[in-house]
Amino acid sequence: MKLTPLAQSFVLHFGEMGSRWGINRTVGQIYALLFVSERPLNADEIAEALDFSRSNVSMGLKELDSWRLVKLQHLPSDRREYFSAPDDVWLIFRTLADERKKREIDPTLSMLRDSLLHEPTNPQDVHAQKRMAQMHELIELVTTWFTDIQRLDEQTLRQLMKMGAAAQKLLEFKDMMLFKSKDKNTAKATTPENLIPPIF
Amino acid sequence: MKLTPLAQSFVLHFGEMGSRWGINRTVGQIYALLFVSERPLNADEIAEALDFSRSNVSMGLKELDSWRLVKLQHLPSDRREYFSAPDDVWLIFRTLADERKKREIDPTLSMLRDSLLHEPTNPQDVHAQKRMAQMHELIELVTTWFTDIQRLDEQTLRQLMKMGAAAQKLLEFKDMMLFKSKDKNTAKATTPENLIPPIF
DNA sequence: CTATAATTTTAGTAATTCCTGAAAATCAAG
DNA sequence: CTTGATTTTCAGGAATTACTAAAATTATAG
Repeated sequence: MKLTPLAQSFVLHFGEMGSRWGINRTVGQIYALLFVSERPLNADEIAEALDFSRSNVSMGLKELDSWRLVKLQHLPSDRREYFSAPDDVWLIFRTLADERKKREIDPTLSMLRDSLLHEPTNPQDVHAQKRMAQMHELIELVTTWFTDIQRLDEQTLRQLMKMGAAAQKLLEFKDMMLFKSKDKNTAKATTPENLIPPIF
Repeated sequence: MKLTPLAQSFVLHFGEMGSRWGINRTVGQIYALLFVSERPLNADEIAEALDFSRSNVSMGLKELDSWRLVKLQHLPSDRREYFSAPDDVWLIFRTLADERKKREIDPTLSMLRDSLLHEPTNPQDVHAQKRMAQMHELIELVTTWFTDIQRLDEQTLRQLMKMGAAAQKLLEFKDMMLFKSKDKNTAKATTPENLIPPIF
């Protein structure tokens, strides 16, 4: 399988980009390839398209799997495993955010909590704990809020973001007038409250 | 200068963590040290505390500077440069977010825009462009929204997050009743609209 | 200016991470 | 079971990144 120049440049970009945060070039390229591919691909096809060794592809897929970023499936009368990226880009975004939180944020929060348990025994530690407490509060605040936001259904989220922060007031106000429940996931398009005409 | 066990564990954690995303161990440790330090430190003190070579510290500080994460200052009658992390953790968070956006998001957005300009010449590219458009829309949406949110003043932001996504409705509604302007930065605590009693 | 303190750059080495081919393990069809 | 197809693991070499000591540069006190 040969890549078109368009796919080529996309794949190469993700390879470079990948190495800018923790992920390596191979993994970035494999994911990019799966993301733009019309159909699921097996490991040999990936290896050929990207010119990596078969074993390298295997390790890359394993890594992507640990991030829950690839779907695995079988085609009828074919023993090989086929891989694809989820269709829903919002789902991909959520998965990525969850996984990064788990790997990058949670361990830090737990270290901070531990550190804050011990009584400081000298002035430096008193100050250090103050700083750690500030950091802990900030991270906790931002991540719980973000997790919360993420729970909203796609439609609401999309609207919310499209309008920008300032315009959130409008949307939220409207929702309130419609007596929607606190958690928007529970308010379906067919529930009666949506039949009340919006006041603006 | 000797680190207390508390500072030690904090610093080591950031070293490990640092390498989990793009930054290296040295840079992570230097930043952690400055973050918990009671006073600004010079390069020699950092080198001694972390047991790195002087030149390694110099490179690390240069890197941190390029992320705009350290403040540089001089002490009276001392030629050496002293470094510190900003006191305000929110400022640190914003700086980090801005810088990561610039380095990790913007180049991708620009690559995607370029890719979408060309007319597709085959069915694979038609599909690939559809996928890239989805990705582009999502990234654009999330980042502009996030940028927007970040512009809110700290107090509002803190409240907003503390209440969680669902409770945002309340706060936003209240603000609306107070006739606050779209951009909350422009509404100061002393402006008349804040004197109107909240309706709940 | 000059001398020297302070910092940065550089060139080479150490350490780590990446990648491959070969071998081992797994799996499913007959 | 056995066989052959497929996938995974592993050991070692290649490539990259991190780190150091020394040299070069910059800055400032006298």
